[in-house]
Amino acid sequence: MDVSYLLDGLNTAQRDAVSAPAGSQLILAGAGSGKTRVLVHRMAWLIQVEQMSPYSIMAVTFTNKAAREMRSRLDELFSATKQPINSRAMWVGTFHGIAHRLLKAHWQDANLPQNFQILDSDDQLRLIKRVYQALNIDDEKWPQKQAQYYINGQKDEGLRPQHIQETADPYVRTMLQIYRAYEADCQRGGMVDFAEILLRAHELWLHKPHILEHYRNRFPFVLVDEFQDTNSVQYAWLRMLAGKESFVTAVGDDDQSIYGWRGAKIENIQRFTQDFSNVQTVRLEQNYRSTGNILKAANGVIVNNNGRLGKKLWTEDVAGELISLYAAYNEQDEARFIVERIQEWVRKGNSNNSCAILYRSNAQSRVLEEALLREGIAYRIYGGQRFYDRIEIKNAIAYMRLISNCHDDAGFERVINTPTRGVGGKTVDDIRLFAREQGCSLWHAAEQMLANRVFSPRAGNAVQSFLNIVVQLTRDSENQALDFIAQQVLEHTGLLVFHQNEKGEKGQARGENLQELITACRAFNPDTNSTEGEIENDEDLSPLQQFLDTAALDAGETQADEFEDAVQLMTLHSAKGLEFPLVFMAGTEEGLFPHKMSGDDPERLEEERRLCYVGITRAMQKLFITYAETRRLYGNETYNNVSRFVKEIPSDCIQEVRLKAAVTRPVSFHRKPNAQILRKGMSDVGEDTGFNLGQRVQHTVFGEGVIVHFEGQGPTARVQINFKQVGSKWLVMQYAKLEAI
DNA sequence: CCAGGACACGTTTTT
DNA sequence: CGTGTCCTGG
Repeated sequence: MDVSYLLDGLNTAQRDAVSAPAGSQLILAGAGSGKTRVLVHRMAWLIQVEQMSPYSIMAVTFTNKAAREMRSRLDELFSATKQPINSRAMWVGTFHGIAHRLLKAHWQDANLPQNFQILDSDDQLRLIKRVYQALNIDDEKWPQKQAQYYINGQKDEGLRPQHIQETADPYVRTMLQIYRAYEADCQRGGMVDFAEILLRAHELWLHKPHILEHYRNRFPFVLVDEFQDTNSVQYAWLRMLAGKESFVTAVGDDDQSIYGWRGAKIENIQRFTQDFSNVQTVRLEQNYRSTGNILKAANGVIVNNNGRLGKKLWTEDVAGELISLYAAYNEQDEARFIVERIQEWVRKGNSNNSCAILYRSNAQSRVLEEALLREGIAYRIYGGQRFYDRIEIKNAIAYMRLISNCHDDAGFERVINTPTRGVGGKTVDDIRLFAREQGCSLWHAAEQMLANRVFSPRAGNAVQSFLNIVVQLTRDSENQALDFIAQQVLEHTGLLVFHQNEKGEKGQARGENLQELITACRAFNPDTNSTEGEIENDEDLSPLQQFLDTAALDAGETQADEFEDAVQLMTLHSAKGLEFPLVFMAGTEEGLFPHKMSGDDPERLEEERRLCYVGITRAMQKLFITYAETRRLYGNETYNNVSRFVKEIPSDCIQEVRLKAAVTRPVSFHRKPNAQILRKGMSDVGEDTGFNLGQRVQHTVFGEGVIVHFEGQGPTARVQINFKQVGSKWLVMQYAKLEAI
């Protein structure tokens, strides 16, 4: 059989990885080294050459996006080469998606109700709030967010309350008490949070060896993407699945491990070769993305980390342009500089969406947005609220959850008074109390209380009308198409009108989103995944239930405007895996990046450095690094040094755009307490300067130029001028001796 | 129910 | 400083 198509166009290391004899592999894939391609070709190789059935291959990712990408690349490969294979035959999914599937198939063995519900972090926090009420715990003293963090952290480590050592420490005692009660509530209500899905899937195998055995036999090959991001439970789960017989292909990059703070264990990738037998290690170091200078900079930074598995990116590409470093006067100036560079870039015929502005923290985006807005440049911010996280969507989904299962307490609580129908907090409290006493669902409690005429007439009517709506919807939804159900929900609950009537642009946007939900329902295909060789299958799950599960496990991409030609703004974290011809890394200042919260801990500092490495390696052609010498943060001015990471970049691949010596600016400047304009940062006219924006001026030394910006007032007022000869400069009005032309 | 004021908070985020 | 949340008074 001719399988050359699987190796054609691959470099030596990639071929080694793809064509390795059956066994476990550690593929250390540097940024831009063709990782996904190798993964996909390896899977095809296993099928074509090793004669593995597609049914015996599992591929695990972290995000739904990555899973979809893998699926589509597989199908692309198969269809281009006319292989009669469909990616649907394989188990390709996220850790959570696959674990959820296991729990669905083995709900009894996992000690769950068949229709168990998934709690997102929002639902989880609400539940924790209820636990606080029940246990009468002071949320001033023990913030609920902290309890949430604690519970998830323990679960990520595979720890149940009974595994945790009881101590005298009041913090641990309190958290443990909350954890116990929370867990009991979840179990009673048939609810699982995200961490629980993984933990319980692990325990399922731990406690039911025959089930584990089945999956071990079924999946002799498991491939894992972004291995450096696995947490303890995920690692344990993989080890258990692999056993002694199966092979695991772990693909990852220790240098891009940036999620330690949420439980990812970089050690996992380092331990892999010891814990799995006969591991072949392949390094993918040839980079197909960036110019030589960009890679040189990236290598120069990351080499300062200890304990790396070791990898050095190289390219056949040209050295390319030098990296530009700009020392901005403040964050306004930084934003302005970036916007001007983008305008130049676009003027040369490039598109907006080939540019990305990366920053360490979301707070930085505002100033950048303002600058882009001012110049009328379209932009898109990544990682905002996602589709299924929106309040209006969650409300609609809550009704759908109640249709699917009226004992869904999280859904019940969310919409019993949405749209408002006169069920007040007191009434809900009463229902909650009754349910707790009876150990029943809120729905059941409400029914009982109505039958016993516990409510005041008014509250009773309101509750009854809520129950009626859900009952009616449930009846109307039987055997109906998903989009029809959604439509019914929006109409009969009054949700659509309710949200549309919200004031401002909000109403319109929310209405549109709800319409979008109907579209999503129409487009939804119930999982027709092959069930060959499975102990049980999920054919008996209603499309509604399947949709709800999908919605819970896939927050939905920020769909709108995806194809608009807009400059991309995002944090360094969300930039991982992406690439852009032109990249700006903004705010590279000590205290901000590396962030002061990570400053003193060497481990966290290394993670910040990896983040910097990720940032640099996003750039394909040109990278600008900027920092602000003065930055207004939380209302007060901070003076920062350039980030240590910038200093780690080899000096021969970076150039300063504007030499500090060429800049005139006050050594110290005193803020006038009442200078509103000054605090705002800038104005359109030069107030009392006698000059206007856009005015042409003459300077005794620099010659002719145009005023592009003002800042401040009175004697300390500064002005930015684009000089014909010497370019852009900041000058202090007082000393500049400008003449209008 | 809602507006408006007091108040807390301020790294990164997927599932 | 700007934002989001909580609470109170109308």
